[in-house]
Amino acid sequence: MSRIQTQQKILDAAESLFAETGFNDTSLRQITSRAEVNLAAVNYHFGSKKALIQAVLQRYLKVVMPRLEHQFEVLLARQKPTQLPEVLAVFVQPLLELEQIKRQGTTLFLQLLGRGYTDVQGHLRKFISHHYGSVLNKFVLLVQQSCPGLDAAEIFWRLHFSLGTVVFTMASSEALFDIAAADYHQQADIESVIRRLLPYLAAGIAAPVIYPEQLNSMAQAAS
Amino acid sequence: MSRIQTQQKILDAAESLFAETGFNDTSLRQITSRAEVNLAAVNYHFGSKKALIQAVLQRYLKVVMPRLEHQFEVLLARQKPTQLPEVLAVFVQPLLELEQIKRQGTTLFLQLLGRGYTDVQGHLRKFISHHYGSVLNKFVLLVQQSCPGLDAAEIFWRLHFSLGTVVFTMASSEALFDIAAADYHQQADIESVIRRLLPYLAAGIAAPVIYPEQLNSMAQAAS
DNA sequence: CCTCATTTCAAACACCCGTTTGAAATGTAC
DNA sequence: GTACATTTCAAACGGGTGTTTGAAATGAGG
Repeated sequence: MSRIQTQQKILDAAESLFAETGFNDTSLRQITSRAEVNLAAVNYHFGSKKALIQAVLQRYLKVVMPRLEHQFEVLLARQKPTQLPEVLAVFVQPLLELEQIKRQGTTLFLQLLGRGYTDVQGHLRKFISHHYGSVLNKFVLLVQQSCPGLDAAEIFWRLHFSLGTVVFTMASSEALFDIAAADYHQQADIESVIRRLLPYLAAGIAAPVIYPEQLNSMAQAAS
Repeated sequence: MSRIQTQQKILDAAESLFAETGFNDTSLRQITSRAEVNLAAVNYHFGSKKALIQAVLQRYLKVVMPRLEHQFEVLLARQKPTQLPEVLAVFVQPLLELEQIKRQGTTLFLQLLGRGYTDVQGHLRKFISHHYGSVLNKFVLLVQQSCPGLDAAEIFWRLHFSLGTVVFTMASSEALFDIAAADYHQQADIESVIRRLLPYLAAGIAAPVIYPEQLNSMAQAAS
């Protein structure tokens, strides 16, 4: 069998299992079994399990990240700062196009992203900020321009809150889809969730700051 | 050594390791080693690793949940619906009081909550909704009353978005604290993060709904 | 067809896991 | 102080993990 066929089969089996079970809880024997490939093939073709994980993520990142970077550059080249909802909407198209590259591509990628951030703490964060730091910087700059009332630290926290929202929602998206279907008789897909996410995130990021005194008065009023 | 001393030492060691490394990636040997206790002690006193995990979580849940339920009942007994920020502020006091019960109690509990929701998919969700379903129902009811413009399904999704924000932020709080200290010269603690979280969550949950047409026009405008 | 590099394969490696066991130690009541 | 129950302990159990090995099979070029 040709080299690329085996590698492809391993990557396909690995990404689906990683998305379902997480990185640490998926064994190489499960992967090679689903890929119908010998156990040793992973270490022969990729070197190690860690390298396989990176390869699985890179297959999507190398497609999504350049498109995001280009869109961010377009917005940054404008004369006036872009509105926050428009900045966030940049993510929609590139993410949904992953669906064309591969069936369930968007869901798989976002689930993998979620797993990567929650499974092995910090690894994925460092990997992305190291390889795609310029993309992140442009995004943060756009958000800062759209929210002149917020200082850099506040934006840092709110963007991480938003990352948590996305990552957690996608990591547990299957369970959420099931609950939504059972309790609210609505069949949810990845696009409808993205559609629901955007206004939530935009409102959260741009929320007015509440100062400590107000928090205390709120807590007292509730007791 | 008395029974409760050994059990306490195991619970203390387990919860800190669980919070740091997650449930699946923490071994009983690590726990008993940190607790300075024999390996077999966990199975002798708790029965199994799964039962130990539940015991660790229950130590906090049995304190927090009744307090939350009482506060929710007070708000529900009012004549007029409560404002959303006030509903969310209910969580602050009970969570911060965990700090008095045990040093770092609030952080530990929220980290454990995050781990429980992301590590073993669905287990903790079922456990909480089974044992504390009435508390959750009262909270959801209060949110619905405070946001009459949102239907039940929209609120379901937005509350899960918010759960994701909290859980992810707390699971990776150590890393975020470090970054915030290094990049923004601000020492962050759990209370300051909660203070930043509330306005973000309140704005996100109460955000105006955006309909598909607007989303499309937004995406096009950005391209 | 022979040669040589690439790829596959079964088997084994060393290690870590949660759990169990049965004896030794400790605590407790009479 | 003896008798009994509780708790601790070292050791082992069966099973799963990622990785390595060396031989067998398959590929491509002269």
